[in-house]
Amino acid sequence: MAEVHSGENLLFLTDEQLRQGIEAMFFAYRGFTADPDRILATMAYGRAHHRALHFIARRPGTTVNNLLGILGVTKQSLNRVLRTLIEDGLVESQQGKTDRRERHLTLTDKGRGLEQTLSDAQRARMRAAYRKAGPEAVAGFRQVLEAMMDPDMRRKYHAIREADT
Amino acid sequence: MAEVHSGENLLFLTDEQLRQGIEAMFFAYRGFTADPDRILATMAYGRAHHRALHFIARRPGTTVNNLLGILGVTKQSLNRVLRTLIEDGLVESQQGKTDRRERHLTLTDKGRGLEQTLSDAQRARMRAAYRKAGPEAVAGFRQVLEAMMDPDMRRKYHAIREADT
DNA sequence: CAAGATACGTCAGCCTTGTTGACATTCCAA
DNA sequence: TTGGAATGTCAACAAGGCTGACGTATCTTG
Repeated sequence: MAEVHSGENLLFLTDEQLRQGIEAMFFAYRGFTADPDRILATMAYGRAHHRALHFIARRPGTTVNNLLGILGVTKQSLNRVLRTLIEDGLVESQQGKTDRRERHLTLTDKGRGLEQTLSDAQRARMRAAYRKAGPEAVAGFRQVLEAMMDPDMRRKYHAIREADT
Repeated sequence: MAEVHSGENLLFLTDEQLRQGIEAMFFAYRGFTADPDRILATMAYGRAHHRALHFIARRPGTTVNNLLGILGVTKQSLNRVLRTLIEDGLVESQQGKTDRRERHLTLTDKGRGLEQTLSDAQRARMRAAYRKAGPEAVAGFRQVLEAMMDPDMRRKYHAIREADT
């Protein structure tokens, strides 16, 4: 890693390289969301519903406030999405036992079904990309993405796969 | 690269790894757009205006149709954005000389100014991330992103930095 | 116990940015 | 000369962000 500072290798930091990185993010993100979007378009849901389903699947029993922090939207915005998911029987909201102000969110079987369908599509593309690029590229990919996050989001990114608090 | 197929190394393709990649994309994209978004919020523009400015800056004289293909939105949607940019004197639209149906788009000095401001903010974050991760990670990052694109978008991603047709 | 803080839900209204559909104009090319 | 391509524009609508305000439980703390 010492050669990073040896002049010639700083070519990867030119404005042209950075612009290409920006464009790569733009085009890749389109591909990243394309498959779930196609599926969602056939029903009455959108990307916001997918995001909620994903993180509820990831952390069953998570609270509304927790989800709010992860998604980075207002409670009014999340509530609109959550309400339809609960009405449609995809998500269940249960009052907390220790703190009864909280609502714990879990997926129903139906909810798990849709989440699986969306997740399968998105993971398939991810898997193909990972396989094509190889494990070393994947490691680099993850490093750069993580460095690109706001510190707040980086904490949440790590927290999402830690044991329940 | 032969070790990719040797069993143990396929661990980077587990569902858990893929989910983490998905979440990394989600959180990183937020960081990616955060700085320009903050600037844009202080004026009457949004992310759509930024995208248009970026690609016009990148390819001065590009046609509306060309831009439409790159941005992947409807002409009505792009037109609304473009109209305000032209009215506000950030973008100039010139009738084509060989084909007078076409409109060639270029930035005015004022437009270049705003584009620079937005671009500087976004590149600064990109540069910090690149520097932190190092050149090898950056190469992997680019490889995975490219593999994630739709073939159509991949072509446009490459075409954007080729000589004028 | 009273008062304040917290978690959640909801109403109302606004903005950006995407969509369809319909239609007019201009002008190249067969 | 005529069909089709490129462009522009009007209207209507929807998703999904936002702010502000308010109400109601329910905890927590002085």
